[in-house]
Amino acid sequence: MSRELAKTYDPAGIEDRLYEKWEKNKYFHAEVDYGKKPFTIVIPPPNITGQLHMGHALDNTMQDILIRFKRMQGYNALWQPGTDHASIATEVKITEKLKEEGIDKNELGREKFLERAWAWREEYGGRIVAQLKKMGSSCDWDRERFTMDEGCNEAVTEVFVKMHEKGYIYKGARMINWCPVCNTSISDAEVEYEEQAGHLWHIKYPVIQEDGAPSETEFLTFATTRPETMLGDTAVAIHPEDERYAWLIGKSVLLPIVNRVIPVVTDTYVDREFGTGVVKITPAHDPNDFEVGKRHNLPVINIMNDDATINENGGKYQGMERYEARKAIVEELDRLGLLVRIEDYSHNVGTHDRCTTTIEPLVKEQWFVRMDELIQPAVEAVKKGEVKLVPERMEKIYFNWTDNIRDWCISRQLWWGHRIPAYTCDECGEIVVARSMPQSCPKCGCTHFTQDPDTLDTWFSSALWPFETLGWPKQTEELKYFYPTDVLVTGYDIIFFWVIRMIFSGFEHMGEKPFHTVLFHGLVRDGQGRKMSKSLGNGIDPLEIIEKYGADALRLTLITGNAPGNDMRFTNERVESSRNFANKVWNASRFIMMNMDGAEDGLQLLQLEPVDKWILSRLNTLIRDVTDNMEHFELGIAVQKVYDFIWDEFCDWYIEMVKPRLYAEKKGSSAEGAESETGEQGSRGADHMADAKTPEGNKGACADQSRAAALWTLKTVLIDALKLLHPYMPFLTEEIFCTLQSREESIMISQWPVYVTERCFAKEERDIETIKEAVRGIRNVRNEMNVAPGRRTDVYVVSEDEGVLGTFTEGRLFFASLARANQVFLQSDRTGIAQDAVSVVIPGATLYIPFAELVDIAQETERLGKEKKRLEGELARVNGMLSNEKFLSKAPEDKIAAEREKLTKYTQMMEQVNERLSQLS
RNA sequence: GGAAGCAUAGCUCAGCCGGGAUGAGCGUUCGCCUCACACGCGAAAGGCCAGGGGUUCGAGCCCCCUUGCUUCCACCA
Repeated sequence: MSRELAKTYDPAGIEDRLYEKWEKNKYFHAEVDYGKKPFTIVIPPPNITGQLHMGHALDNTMQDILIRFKRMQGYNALWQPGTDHASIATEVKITEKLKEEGIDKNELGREKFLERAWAWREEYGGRIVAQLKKMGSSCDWDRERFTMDEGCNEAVTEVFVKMHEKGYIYKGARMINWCPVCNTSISDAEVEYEEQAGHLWHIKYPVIQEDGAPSETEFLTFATTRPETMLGDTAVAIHPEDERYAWLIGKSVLLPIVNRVIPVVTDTYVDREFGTGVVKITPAHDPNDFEVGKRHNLPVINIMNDDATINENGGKYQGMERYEARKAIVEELDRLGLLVRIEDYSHNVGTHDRCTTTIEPLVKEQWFVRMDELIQPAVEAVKKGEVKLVPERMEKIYFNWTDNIRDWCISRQLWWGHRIPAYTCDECGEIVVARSMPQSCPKCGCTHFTQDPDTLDTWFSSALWPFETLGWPKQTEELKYFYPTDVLVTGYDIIFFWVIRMIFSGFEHMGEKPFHTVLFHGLVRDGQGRKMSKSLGNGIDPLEIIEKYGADALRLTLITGNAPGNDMRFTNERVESSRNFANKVWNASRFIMMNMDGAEDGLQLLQLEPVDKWILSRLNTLIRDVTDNMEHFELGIAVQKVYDFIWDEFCDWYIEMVKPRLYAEKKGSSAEGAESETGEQGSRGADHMADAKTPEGNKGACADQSRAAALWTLKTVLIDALKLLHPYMPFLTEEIFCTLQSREESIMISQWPVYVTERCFAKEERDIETIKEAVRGIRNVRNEMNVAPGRRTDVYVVSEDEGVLGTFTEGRLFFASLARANQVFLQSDRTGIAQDAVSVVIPGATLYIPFAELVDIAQETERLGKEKKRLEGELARVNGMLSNEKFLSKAPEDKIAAEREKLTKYTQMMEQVNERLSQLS
């Protein structure tokens, strides 16, 4: 009938084949189609130098889940993929590789270097894409983009020119962060502060006397963490209201070594409490000093070269590396008797996030984006909820940044990236910003220009990603149809780099938000909660995990037990349990397929038995809950519910419950035997109801029909459960889905299950729950009494409630099987039950299990005593609530009704227990 | 110096609108190779939901304080 499935699920043999099939059939591809609603996600483009790590794995799993979910719901789902040129990261790697080959980047020259970079991109750019495919990512690869492809280049130029025209982009000399190793400026966001142990050097400068000579007795003492910058000092500052130093106002001091006379200025920036209350001012090498310098018109003396060696302004220290110079200068000051003391001091030092080099604040001419106005729509959008951040707390981080926004330094002294479209007139030096090289200078008419050698910050192009990938600046159909996109999935670590910049760019260039929701995830940490890092060597390679356990197991592991924005720990044990779940699904499906024979097709809902309705009803609820959770981005909760349903309710209960019905047919017409055995023997007891409901004749046909109903239900539930699981575990579910139905049509384009009221069966849910409780009670007792699993016993169900007896009559077949019962007797009193039978009390009925050997009455009394105590507790709680007038007057009605129902139930059970106890005494 | 997050079973974590913690996986104990699965089945043990106040008929959940851990932001030389 259907293809055979192997005994154990082997993902390695399946995943690649299915992915090829999906790609070949263009299931990932989305075309503009106004008949369907679009759902769009743009991928956070991975670096071309990158290798898939756990962060990518998590990020892309989440996106794939959402895309697959929406696709199945009937949306025109587009997952727009692409890669990032990652200017500085790539340039650093290539430079390193060149170095290995003994080639100096600068000797090679810009053009040759770029050739190498493109070759690198050719070689490695596809690697990360191949790895994403391994994860099962259903990206529309036909639309793959690259941040430096022709279209993106055009977009970048367009944006630069337009923003320059509007005055948002300007060139100016500002204090910027300089990386002396990468030899480029970097933005504030790229600076990582790190606590470093350092020193606080207390130094004194001689005060200039009235006669213009430096005093030998009067000094001004201050503390600094960077003594070498004194070479560029142009003032010393005190607080205007600091009485200790009032006498110095208007005076000057002598800057030793360089022998420059510098003024004492007053500025409220000075903290009187810190150190001596005096600050040396170096406008060229400290952002605060730069501001002080501006306020007091102080000269800016740059003392450093780009590689952080001292330049010609450092006199005899010229050419010395910055830390060597520090040492030498401190020594000289000491010799001059100007070093007061050295104190240990730990402070925050800015480092470059790429290379960890200590950055050097420098004043340099750079290109900037003015942020104050630009950011406003992005602030408003989040405030108004037009763009939602999930989880909400990310908004605080977001606003913290926007509230303290500073202009964005976008020029980089790098080669790999988008070259700035600014051209300097070779004659008059006029700078022209244009889409292409200007024909003639608007000022002098000269025709020779030199393009600005700098490139743009990588994030300048990434900021345009949601619309440039859809064709902008061309007004494409894609842009009209898919923009704004829907959800952006990313880590909270790039909220400043990327998320905010995309949002303001969307408003500025498209006049609309780029997406309505940002779904954040946390960091994937190692088993001990440490960040995975190359230096620690604790990184876990997703590809190795895929190889060993399968992509589905990896995906499930990354999603379960995790809430949005929270960090998670990754351990192999967790992957193993995911893998085990995959195997469980696999085997349940295998079991169902082994039994299918086609008779189950075309069945009517009304031919189902209560237990079939029970599982359908449970499934129906599951469909509703899971869909709801997924719509609210509660992916971990959703999949946990699917997991529990499949393993617990479907496999451990339902499949076990229907086994007798399936096996009945296997024995051919003698199946009757199995059924009638229980039936007939049961009727020897007080089993009037079972007789009434089981027609004596036509038993074979009845069994066949029952079997078909069970199979139909198994198949129906399995298919829907597979669909709910598919976004999380695409490969496994696809393989089973196709095999099960002997067809190639993919589950990924099947319809997402929908909640229907026709499949709510409240009564059946309650009834089956009663039987489950009975089974659990019996298993418990048997375990406690060490009854061998193979040993069958009689079971008596005693109840005065005909409804309860009816439930057991209908479920007799599977109840007998699950309770390991020889015969099941249903009756309204204790007639014929041995005095020393073991009893189990469930709501509405007492079960008796007679054993051949004598049961220890004392032990049995004790066991019932425990049950009594438990019930007493429950009753105390319920009674407490129900006797509380305030509860009765203020609690919602259904809550009160529920508690009343519990009271009835527990009271009844208590009576049963007491009755049994009295029988034993 | 600001701000956020976390603290629930031995471990790692869920717990969505405030309504009995029958929480999950792993681990532990006991019994089972029961004809889908030992990557399994059944049963069990294990929790004053960090501490202290408050709001409420009712708090793991809301408010305040305290403690411990983690992270982000910030120019204190």
